Amino acid sequence: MSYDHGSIEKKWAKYWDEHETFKCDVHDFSKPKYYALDMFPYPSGQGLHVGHPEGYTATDILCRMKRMQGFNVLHPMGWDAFGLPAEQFAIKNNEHPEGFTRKNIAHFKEQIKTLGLSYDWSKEIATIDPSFYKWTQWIFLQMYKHDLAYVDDIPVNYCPELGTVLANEEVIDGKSERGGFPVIRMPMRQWILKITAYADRLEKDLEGLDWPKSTLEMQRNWIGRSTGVQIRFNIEGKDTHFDVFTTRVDTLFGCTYCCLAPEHPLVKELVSAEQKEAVEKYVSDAAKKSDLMRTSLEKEKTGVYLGATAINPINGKSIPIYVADYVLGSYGTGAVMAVPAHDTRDYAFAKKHDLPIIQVLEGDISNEAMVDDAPHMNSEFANGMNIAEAKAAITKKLVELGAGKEVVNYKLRDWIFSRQRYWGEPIPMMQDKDGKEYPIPEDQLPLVLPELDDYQPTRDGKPPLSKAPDAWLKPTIDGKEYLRETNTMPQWAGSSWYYIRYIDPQNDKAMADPELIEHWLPVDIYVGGQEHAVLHLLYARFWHKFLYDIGIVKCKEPFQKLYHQGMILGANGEKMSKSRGNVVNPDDIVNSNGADSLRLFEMFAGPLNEMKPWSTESLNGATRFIERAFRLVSEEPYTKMISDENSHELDYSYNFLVKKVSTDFENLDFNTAISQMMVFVNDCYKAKSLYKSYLEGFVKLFSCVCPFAGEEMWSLLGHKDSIAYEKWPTYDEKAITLTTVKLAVSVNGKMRDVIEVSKEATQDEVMAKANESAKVQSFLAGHEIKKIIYVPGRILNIVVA
RNA sequence: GCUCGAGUGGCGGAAUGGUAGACGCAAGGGACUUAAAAUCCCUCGCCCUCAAAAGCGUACCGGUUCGAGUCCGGUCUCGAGCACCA
Repeated sequence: MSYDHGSIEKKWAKYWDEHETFKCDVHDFSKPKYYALDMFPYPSGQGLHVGHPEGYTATDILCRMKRMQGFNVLHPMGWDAFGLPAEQFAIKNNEHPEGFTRKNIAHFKEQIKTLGLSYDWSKEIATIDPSFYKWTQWIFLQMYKHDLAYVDDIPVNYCPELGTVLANEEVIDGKSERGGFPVIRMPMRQWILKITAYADRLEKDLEGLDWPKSTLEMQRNWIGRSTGVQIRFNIEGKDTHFDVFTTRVDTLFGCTYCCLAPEHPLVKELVSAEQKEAVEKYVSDAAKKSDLMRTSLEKEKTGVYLGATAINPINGKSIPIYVADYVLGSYGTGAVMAVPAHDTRDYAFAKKHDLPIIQVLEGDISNEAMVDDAPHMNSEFANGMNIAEAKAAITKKLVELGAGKEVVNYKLRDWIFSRQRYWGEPIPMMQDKDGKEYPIPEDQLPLVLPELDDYQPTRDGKPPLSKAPDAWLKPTIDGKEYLRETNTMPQWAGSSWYYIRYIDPQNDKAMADPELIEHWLPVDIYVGGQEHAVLHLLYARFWHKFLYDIGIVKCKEPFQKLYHQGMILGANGEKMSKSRGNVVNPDDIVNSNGADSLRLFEMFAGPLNEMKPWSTESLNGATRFIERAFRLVSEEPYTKMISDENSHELDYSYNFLVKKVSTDFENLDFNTAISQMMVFVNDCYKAKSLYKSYLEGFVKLFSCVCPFAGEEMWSLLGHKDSIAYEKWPTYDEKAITLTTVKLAVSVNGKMRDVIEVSKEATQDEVMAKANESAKVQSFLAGHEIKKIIYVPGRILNIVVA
């Protein structure tokens, strides 16, 4: 009987569906819980690509193992379904985006269902369901009530092409992350979430997470914590001052001027009559500059003298004040002390504007700023000190003078949370006639998106919802008329808490039952692409911490263990794309080779977290292995060799297999686990008899990677029920502990021969045996033995003169 | 520029500081077959060989060690992220 993947896969997919094999009873606390989460997909019109099954298969393998190990496994799937493509489709076709989105979801689901993934579909959610986004809105209201949501008129990144505002995080090199359209700065009323209030905890709690190092690093860099000193500079001849922030307070004696950001409130106040015109022009030009222009002029350090001077508090020296757009209004205090000798930016600015440079650390500053550690000079009491000592001494002095204090600054900015779009969760707020903000009453949630005649934003950037019918737009509550908020939430909103909803998706009284939340969180393993290493994960952690503060969740972090699957590249090693013509469609592979082959190939191709090129030859190799394993239980002579008696010839191979696969799966080292399965199957082919219990154990391990073939093999071995909840195989440590070992013998570190000795052999015994080896002898002859290194079971190294 | 990660056969990749190249792909050979495919078995880093032995080999240079793909210092290349953050 040959292996027919088509009929076998259909048969078992149907079986699992009908038997609800993977339905998780979340109320069953009798078993330990295991919550495995995939980053839910955006259901695009293109359908699934071969990258999706990679991460999904990884978590699926873990889930299948955990079920057999007696865990109660929650393994859900859902849809991150708000998003721009559906909105653009709606605008183009003047059709509601929901229909388009639902169609895509149906297609995705159908595709995913062919892959043998053990999802509990009764937990399925979609962020666009009002029953889901009711709670997205509810969380927003709680944030508003805790002063974490506010409106402000701020210069934002407005993208005329998309007709919307983008978060800083969505702007890359002055262009929109999605579409790559130009972005300009312009003031607009926006809802903002105060994520900066959580900056310290978002940073600190990274410690202790089982996450990839690089992702932790990216989060840290994004939060950008830095400790330094805030120094007060008094203005000469005026009863006012400004503060600067510096991480290099040790260089304070080398400060030869100060710079304010163009946005700094003191600029207008301090500017002299002579400089007024030049400064005003500079400031208004800077305001118009988009981020793109600011960065494209990177090397050019422009600025204008303000016509005012400040006093350096450490030595009383008078220094000029400039306004310059290399100083950011949004970081620190929006003002810096400039030390040209030891800061590259200040150096460039000082050279250009002919400002004095005072060296305060020893070293060469003739061509560029000297930023390394060195003894200080020209720094009075700090002379001779290194950076750390000088920092401490100067900070102490500033504190005594009342002119400085240690502070912590973060790069992280507040989260611009509103979008001028239709296809997002309506922000559950409204204004009265005086423009005062009111949250909508919680009992009116969800605030459902109204149908519109057209989904285009207005020309001046007003959201599509401003065209909603009055019945929606102008509600009357308790006799008072309001105007609804017409901004919607960004796509990040739903994904910031969806993992909580999976636990209890039908609940209409709460996000989820509190008892269930406490039991099931945190998520045990979260797998998804590294493209979400910063934004999604940071936002979700922020919301989680807020929910922790208001008592909804009981753990401080949502995702204990995180893993990123690497990209599947085209066969030519380049990223898959239509234009390169190297796209592989998973449907085609499921048809030609079967889902098991696709799963096996993707797991075997290399380490999960690394990029791997597609290879049709390797895919065929995967299929060949499945058939080879299948043959053992389906074809003569192998089936005739299966016995209830153990001939012991596979004892080592089998027990080692179980041990290796168990630990490798746990570590997500699927490629090496699979190679060990191949070794076992090769050993089976060489064996004279096949112990049935070993074959069964193998099939259990194998079924995690190739569930369809695994189920079929299990039934061929005479079992009626699904393999999914069979007991995970155990191994006998004694069977893999050998009494004799093949010991490598080297002379002067070079391997010369291998001898077989008892594991506990003494050095003398081993040396005697080694001396019998002609090969070893030929390297020892005529040399004096100087030293012998013997590591039992590992190596014998003879050092000769 | 800064921060992380990675460089191993023809290819994808294995290797707690201890026999480099497991496993797979590709290639070659054999068995089976009228034949082919499929299957099963064998070979497969380079160099030199009929063969064996020796020699050379984990991007490059150096170091530590009895012993380095693995640890340390430096260089180069590639990938990812950040980017005037004071």
